[in-house]
Amino acid sequence: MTHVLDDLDARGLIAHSTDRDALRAVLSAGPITYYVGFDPTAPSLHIGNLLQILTARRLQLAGHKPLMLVGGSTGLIGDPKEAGERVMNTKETVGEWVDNIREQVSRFVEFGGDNGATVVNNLDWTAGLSTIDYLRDIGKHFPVNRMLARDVVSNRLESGISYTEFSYVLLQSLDYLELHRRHGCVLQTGGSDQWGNITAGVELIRRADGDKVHAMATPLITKADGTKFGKTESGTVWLDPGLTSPYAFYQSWIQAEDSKVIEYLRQFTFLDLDEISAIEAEHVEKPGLRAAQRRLAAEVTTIVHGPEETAAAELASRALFGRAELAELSEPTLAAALREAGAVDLLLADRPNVVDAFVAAGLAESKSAARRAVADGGAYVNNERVSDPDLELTSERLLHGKWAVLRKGKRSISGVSVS
RNA sequence: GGCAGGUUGCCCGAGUGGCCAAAGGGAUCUGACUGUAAAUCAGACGGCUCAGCCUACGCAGGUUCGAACCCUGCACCUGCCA
Repeated sequence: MTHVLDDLDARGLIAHSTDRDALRAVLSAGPITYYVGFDPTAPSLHIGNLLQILTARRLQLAGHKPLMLVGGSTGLIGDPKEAGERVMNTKETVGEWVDNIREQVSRFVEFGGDNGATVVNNLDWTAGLSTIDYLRDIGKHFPVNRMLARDVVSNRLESGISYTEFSYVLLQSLDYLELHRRHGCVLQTGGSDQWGNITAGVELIRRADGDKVHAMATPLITKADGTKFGKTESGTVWLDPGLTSPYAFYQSWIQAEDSKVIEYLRQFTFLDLDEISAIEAEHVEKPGLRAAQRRLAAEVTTIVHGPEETAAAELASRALFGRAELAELSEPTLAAALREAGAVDLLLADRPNVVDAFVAAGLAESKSAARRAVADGGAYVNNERVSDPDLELTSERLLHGKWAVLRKGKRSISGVSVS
């Protein structure tokens, strides 16, 4: 059987690690306990976090025991980022987000058995920590000159950094130390942007307890143009279906670039590498078929939203993007597809025109933007290009007397029902 | 605490009394070509009841027929001095 480390490596999931041979040895010696953490900085996790969750799941499938940490305390502080000081969220807000994230994270790992997952919250060991203990037991192990040398911090020295954010690394390091002591945790994983925080924890454990523990980081996932993956024109791709609908989620994957889709298959799906190689061969042969993108979208949507939602998203996508005439779709099929794509209801009595409909359906941010889309020749109603922004959506122009498929450009589709 | 400079649209950045909704670049959107891909070329890119009007150049007030541009006060940032 393939060593889990080799599998992760072959999937392009290891950007950094502590001593590779030592890590391989502990993973081989028997089940270990490892952890990955998520700070509640938003109401939901997004697909960047998903990569961390899936990586954790891969390790669990290899027999190891995951601790899924939710940062109830670290989320109140916020780690330093390049852009500048974070805006602090209220404790109530962070508390709500903690609950959401705990629930989300729990869906992707298993809880029963010898290596069942445990969800932990770092608020449990920091809430009662006194300042004096913190300074004596933790702070003493952190040379300020080393902290200042870290990239994130040194980049911020010019623009300014608060003591709060500067200290963040101590809290994350303390997490590792606590989990090491309480649960025998010997590995922390995370994104490469966390590498500094992660290794600081390794260092703390070595200094405080004299133990050698390990760390591993996944690479930053990028798009073909080198920018960060996980954003679409409409913003972050969230895991919460209320924030990013399963249809929108599916669409975000199906739009993956040719040059990246195989990488994503390796990183975001559980398909085995041989099968991915077969998909790759086909993809290289006939990229126009987009078979790799379809497979990727189906696999990841199933992991996150389940098979039913995936089937619905696929059906809607086929109906709306397919070659078939929209008028030939049966009303139930059309209605289901548009509901999936996010249709809104309008009143016939309001005599809505194209511009109104585009704004209502969220395809344009303002009426000006909608008019612009029409002027640019990028607005379509029922697959017909619209040239008059004032065109009314009268019932004879609607499919089945009720529906209009609105499209802006070639991939933004939504709809309205007028009654 | 003193002196000097700065704060412009999503971001960077030009503009020092009317020709400014504001150069240029980036991001974004659209079109052409295609395959819901990339690259390339072209157009668009504050809002609205859209040949016009309204809002906007850190905040508040003032001068002026007219201010992003001049004056006063305030806030924040940067550099030099103490």
